[in-house]
Amino acid sequence: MESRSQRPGRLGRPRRLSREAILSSAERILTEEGAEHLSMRRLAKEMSSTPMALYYHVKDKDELLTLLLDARTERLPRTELPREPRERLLAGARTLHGILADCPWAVEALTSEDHVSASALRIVESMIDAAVACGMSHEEALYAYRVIWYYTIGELLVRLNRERARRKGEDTPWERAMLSLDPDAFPLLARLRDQWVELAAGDHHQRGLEAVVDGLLAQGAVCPGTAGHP
Amino acid sequence: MESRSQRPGRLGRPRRLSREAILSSAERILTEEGAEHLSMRRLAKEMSSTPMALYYHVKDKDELLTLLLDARTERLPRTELPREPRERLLAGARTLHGILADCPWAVEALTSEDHVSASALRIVESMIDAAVACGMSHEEALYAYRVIWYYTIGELLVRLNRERARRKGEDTPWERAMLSLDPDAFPLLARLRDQWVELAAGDHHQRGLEAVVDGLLAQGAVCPGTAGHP
DNA sequence: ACCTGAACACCGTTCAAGT
DNA sequence: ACCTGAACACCGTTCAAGT
Repeated sequence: MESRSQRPGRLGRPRRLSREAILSSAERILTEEGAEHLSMRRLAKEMSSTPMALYYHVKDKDELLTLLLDARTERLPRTELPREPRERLLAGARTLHGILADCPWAVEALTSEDHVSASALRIVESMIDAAVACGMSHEEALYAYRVIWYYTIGELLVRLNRERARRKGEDTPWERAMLSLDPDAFPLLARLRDQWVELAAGDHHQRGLEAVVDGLLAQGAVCPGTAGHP
Repeated sequence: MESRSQRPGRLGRPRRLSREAILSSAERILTEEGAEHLSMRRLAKEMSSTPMALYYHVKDKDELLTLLLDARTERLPRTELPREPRERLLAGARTLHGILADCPWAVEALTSEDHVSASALRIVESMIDAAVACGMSHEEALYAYRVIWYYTIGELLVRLNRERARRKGEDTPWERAMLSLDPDAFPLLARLRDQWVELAAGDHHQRGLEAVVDGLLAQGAVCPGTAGHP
């Protein structure tokens, strides 16, 4: 609604592009067409500009992705953390997972170039804090965070691929493999084919997360939720 | 050692390329330069041929990658499976992880195009079988496999990125973020920085795997290693 | 200050033609 | 049967120039 681009004023011609405009166009491409379609050239065309115009506003594609991820994370509703440490640990993991599940392109960015935003660090800090509150040593808490992160990013990756395949109207290769199974070579898998497909379609992140967290807590041989901070 | 390429015989000129030759050249690029350098054009240059010559021997790049992954998996030493079901589950997960850790480019292939080879299915079958032998229902066993897979692929992905960064002589973005932490905003992380870096350098796959598996077993509320097959 | 055009060094793949 | 050349439709990015 700013009229700056309508009434140029005296400081040169109106800017046609801006960081904000670029970011929101990029976000549109990401959500509507998927990360594999976001390119500098495509983005420029979208804004009826040239690829190189973008480089005036943004260092390179990497910076663009970082900015996009940061923007998403910053927009997060700040929910209150549960008091019980195990719950707090779970909550952190859920939040992390939620942000990324909601913008799957970020998973690619996170795993290929691995941008880190301050907002993400906030969550990590709180998870490690919760792990310590569960009675873990510092080393154990850091390690526990990593295990949870592996699980999280793995789940997201598989989820992302499933969605990509869906968008293309294909089955995922696993599904294809399951469908053409030799029942002699793989009796169990052949028998469980339908259950497999059903399970693959559902969302079991939460359930698995609890298994992972409880496994970690049990490994530390601590009774979850007993200790406060040192 | 076949002299076919030396003595053409009567059936046209000697073939300069072959599937095998292509595969082994590709493998060389993958291991020496990393997956990001394997392209049809690069591969052709490597073999002093043209990109299109490759397409005579191989349908497309996707097929090439599938062939490469299959070859690796087939070459696996067939180890004997432990009798104890929990150990068998762990062994399957370790094997899966081992194959992929040993050829990190496959992780990308698995997560982007997700090729499935029969050898991989063999391992999956044996893991689900082991889970059932642990006393899980079929549904629980399938779900357990998935959780383990998420953990595995997540760990591999992070590992892959670390190695890529190392190859480029860079720090990973997480390391960079940890180094420039604001100790007021993130007191715990700032304090644990050195431990973090140390932990990140180590290999904790095994330890985490046990936590994950035991968490899953506990969730099923079964005493691991009690039941045989139904 | 903001943007353009041409260029560089890449991709995977198709198609018609050569030997 | 096996391979080549030219072409198509893409990438990200640099650099010098335009207004």
